[in-house]
Amino acid sequence: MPLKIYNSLTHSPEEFVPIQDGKVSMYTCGPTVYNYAHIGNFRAYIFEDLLRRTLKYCGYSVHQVMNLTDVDDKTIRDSIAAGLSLDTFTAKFKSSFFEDIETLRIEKAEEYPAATDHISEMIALILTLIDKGVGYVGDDKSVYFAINQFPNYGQLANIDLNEQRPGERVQADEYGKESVADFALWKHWNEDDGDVYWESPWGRGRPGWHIECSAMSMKYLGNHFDIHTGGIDNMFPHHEDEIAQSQAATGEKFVNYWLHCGHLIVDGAKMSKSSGNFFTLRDLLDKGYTGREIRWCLLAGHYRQQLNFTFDGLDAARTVLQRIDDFLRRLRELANEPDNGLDRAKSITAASESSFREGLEDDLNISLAIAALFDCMRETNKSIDNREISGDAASCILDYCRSLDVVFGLLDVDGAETAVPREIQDLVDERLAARTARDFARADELRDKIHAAGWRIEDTPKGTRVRI
RNA sequence: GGCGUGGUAGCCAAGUGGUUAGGCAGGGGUCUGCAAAACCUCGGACACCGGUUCGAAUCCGGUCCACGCCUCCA
Repeated sequence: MPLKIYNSLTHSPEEFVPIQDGKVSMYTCGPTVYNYAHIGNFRAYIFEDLLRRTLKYCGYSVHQVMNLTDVDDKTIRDSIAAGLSLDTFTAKFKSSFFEDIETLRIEKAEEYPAATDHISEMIALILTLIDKGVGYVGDDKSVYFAINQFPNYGQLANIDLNEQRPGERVQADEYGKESVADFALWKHWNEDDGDVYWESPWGRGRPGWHIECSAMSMKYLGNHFDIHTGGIDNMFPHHEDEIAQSQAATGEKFVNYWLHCGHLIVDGAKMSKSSGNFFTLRDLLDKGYTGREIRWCLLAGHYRQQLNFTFDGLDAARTVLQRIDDFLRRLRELANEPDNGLDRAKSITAASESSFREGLEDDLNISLAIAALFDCMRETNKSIDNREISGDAASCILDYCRSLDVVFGLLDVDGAETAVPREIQDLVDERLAARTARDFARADELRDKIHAAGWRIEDTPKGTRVRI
């Protein structure tokens, strides 16, 4: 079965066919580095991670580029407020972004170009657009893109500009436009920009927002590449403008497949600082949740649906991951025992794998993929309870889980055991002695103490097991 | 006003004409000294009103509700 993905450009599901056999070129809109990224941002990056991992699972090699927007209104505003140079200010948030994606087990892209390192590419692109008559210098010395010169404008967002209500958020520095719908390619310096500016053929200024993605994606991936992604809110105007700029400049098709993920909401409401439901990744880590638990929550819903993030969901994620960990631990223990039940193991993994693959190939239906994992776990546990699986059969299932984790990035198949501290082990030994002496009151008392210290205890036929 | 999503059990979440989605939580059981873990099992569902059909959560029409975008938000 081929991979099917929903293409926002054609508004329909399509079979994915790369430009170059076996290779995928993909551009993903990255963070604006003016603050710690919030979980809504990470929803998008996790969707992109799922896409990347699914493509790899399907056998493609992936070349992914993610931009870092390190110059815009907000980075300038906040760096000035902080009394720092733009570079110093954004450097901090660039590095925190990389820490955060590591926490969330997001695979790294091949390139992370920063806007400020590509000003000359942007200027060159703007010059081309002016040359071709679609870019013009406005009364305010900024450069704008004339959308009436680009007939296909609005295809992605399915927008007819004549039907649009002009927004109320018109920036003071956008008054130089010929038409209200035109957008800035280059913004002429004004005093709010402080010492942030670059020299250009149009005087001091800085790039518009959209031009960085056009310039950098084409530099690293070519004029025409496979996939471009982002949050649904980027569809208009950002991606629409990228298409207009890029195609007007090159005369070639820009991107074959556009994918957009839905928004994240918190407790059923839009996340906003004023509602008190705004969380960065770091806020959640401070509350004691792990990156893996947060990854589960952000990954578990279909990417095109709005995702409702709740603390109940985080708690459920903890339970689920515990269950998965227990399952994998059980298999690791059994792998050292005599071989038994390899055929059974193979039939379990084959059944699970086919629905796992089928789910992912159907526009990244992660719910089916997760259900396939649980089906495998339930069937395997059942067989283990019946003493039908051990040795090479257990290893076979572990290998299978390793293959699923290429996509999930959640299973600690070879998870290291946490060392049990001396004082806890002493209590466990003491309890064991009490049990042997059938002094269950004393044994239970000791178990309570061990629980209170944050450790769990399980009596199995092979002895007592202790863990966090 | 334009464009677009969605409403599935206590909660999360697939499914788009017929055949168990899955998970968390809850009830009952097996196992265990008791637990834990695991397994078995149970209940509980398709926003509302019509229509099409042998059959509708799924298709059609209408209603209600929620949400997103409409110029620098993932």
